[in-house]
Amino acid sequence: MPFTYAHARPALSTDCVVFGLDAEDLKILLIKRALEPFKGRWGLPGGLARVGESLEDTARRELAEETGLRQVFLEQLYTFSSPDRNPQEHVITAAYYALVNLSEHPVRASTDARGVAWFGLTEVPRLAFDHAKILELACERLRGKIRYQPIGFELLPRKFPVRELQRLYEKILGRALDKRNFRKKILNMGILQELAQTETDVAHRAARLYRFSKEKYDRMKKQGFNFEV
Amino acid sequence: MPFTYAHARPALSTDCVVFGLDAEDLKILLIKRALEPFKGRWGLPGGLARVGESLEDTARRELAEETGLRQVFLEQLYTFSSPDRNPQEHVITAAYYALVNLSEHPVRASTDARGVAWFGLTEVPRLAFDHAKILELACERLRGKIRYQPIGFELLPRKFPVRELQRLYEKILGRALDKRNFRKKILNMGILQELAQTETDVAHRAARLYRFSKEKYDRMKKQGFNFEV
DNA sequence: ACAAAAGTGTTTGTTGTACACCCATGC
DNA sequence: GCATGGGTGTACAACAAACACTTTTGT
Repeated sequence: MPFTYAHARPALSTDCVVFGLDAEDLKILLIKRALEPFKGRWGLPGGLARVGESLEDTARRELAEETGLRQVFLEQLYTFSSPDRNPQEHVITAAYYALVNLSEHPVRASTDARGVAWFGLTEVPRLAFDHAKILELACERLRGKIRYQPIGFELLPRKFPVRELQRLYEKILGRALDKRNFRKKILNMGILQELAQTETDVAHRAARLYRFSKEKYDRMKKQGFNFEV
Repeated sequence: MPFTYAHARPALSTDCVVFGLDAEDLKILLIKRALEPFKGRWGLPGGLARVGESLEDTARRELAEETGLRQVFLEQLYTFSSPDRNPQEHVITAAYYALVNLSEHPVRASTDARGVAWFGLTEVPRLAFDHAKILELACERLRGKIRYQPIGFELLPRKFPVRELQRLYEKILGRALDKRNFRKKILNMGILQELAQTETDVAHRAARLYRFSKEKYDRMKKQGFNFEV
């Protein structure tokens, strides 16, 4: 069923950089391309935009289809439009980035014919298209944004010890943080809810668990508070 | 000359929020629409993307065609893709924002049949499409970005007195700044080059002129300096 | 009892903020 | 000589950074 227009139109797609934090490292999710161009190479999950669908919906649909991930934090990154970014034709792509916590969002088994796998940021293979550039920008954006917006919590389970939050910031910012100063700062913000629970199944003293409280955060923000790490 | 594709494609356009600073206020540039939809209403300059052209090039081309502006600071803002943002069909638009200094970039006379005019941010008329939303986001972005990136200089002539820079920040941030603290901070950064010249044609004591030095800024940045106002 | 991580305060330096007067110039 | 804006320094408060030991708990 062909579609005809008065003027030539570039194709439009979405691509998504999915960040996840596991016990070792900050990772990203890649899929092995089943089709040309770049067949067999790893790349970002994504696909063609449809008429009548917002780009965010496209990104979510493709993410669900290709990786099984649903209901994740998703934000627009940048739209890449260089005419030669795709060797076959001019494809413009709206790039998004997603933050997921691996414990609550299991990804479709990587034994899938397509191939889906997590890669540490230092172990990323050669990527298809300009996906390396997209990834680069996503990392930059994450580094920048995590410091003044409370989005880091999206990478953690709902209940977490302060240590895990600190580890997250250290991984993303790429440097060690002082434990006492970090605790002082983050706990004094008044955006974490202290829970009665503590960690379980841990060898040695269990840490208290906290929950990010969006309600508290919204209330503080209304009073002129600015999140900053 | 019609173009046919296997799958339906949304149309793709660019729109541009052009900021300029004049003696009174921070203003934006609008054009009066000559065609349906929203014929006769004011809107952002922009137009359809072409195959083989990057979106930034599209934005620049349309800006030159519609307003006469060339070689301005231009940066991508966000891509708006809601299916109902255009009543005729699904048109996705990559929004950009531009910063120009009015003294060095005269705009095509507003007597042009099309109508091109500057509006203070409090005097913006009802806009076509979702352009009010785009404008809103552009203002937010500008407010945020101007504080940690040296882009404000784009709104000033190459040579300017410190007072003008301060006025710019006050207009954009929407609050008064302390003169002594502002001077201290901005001059101590070491990114402004002090010129031998002073203002001319000014009633009363002439202020010293400065120039933003990208070279100095780049050098400082390499040494870990972070611009912040 | 030992290993491992949790939890906790103080000191010091740096940075932001508030604030008022004299000076140079054009009219 | 007066009106207008240019240019300057200091004191105080708030925040960031550095730093080490005791407590709890599981093995």
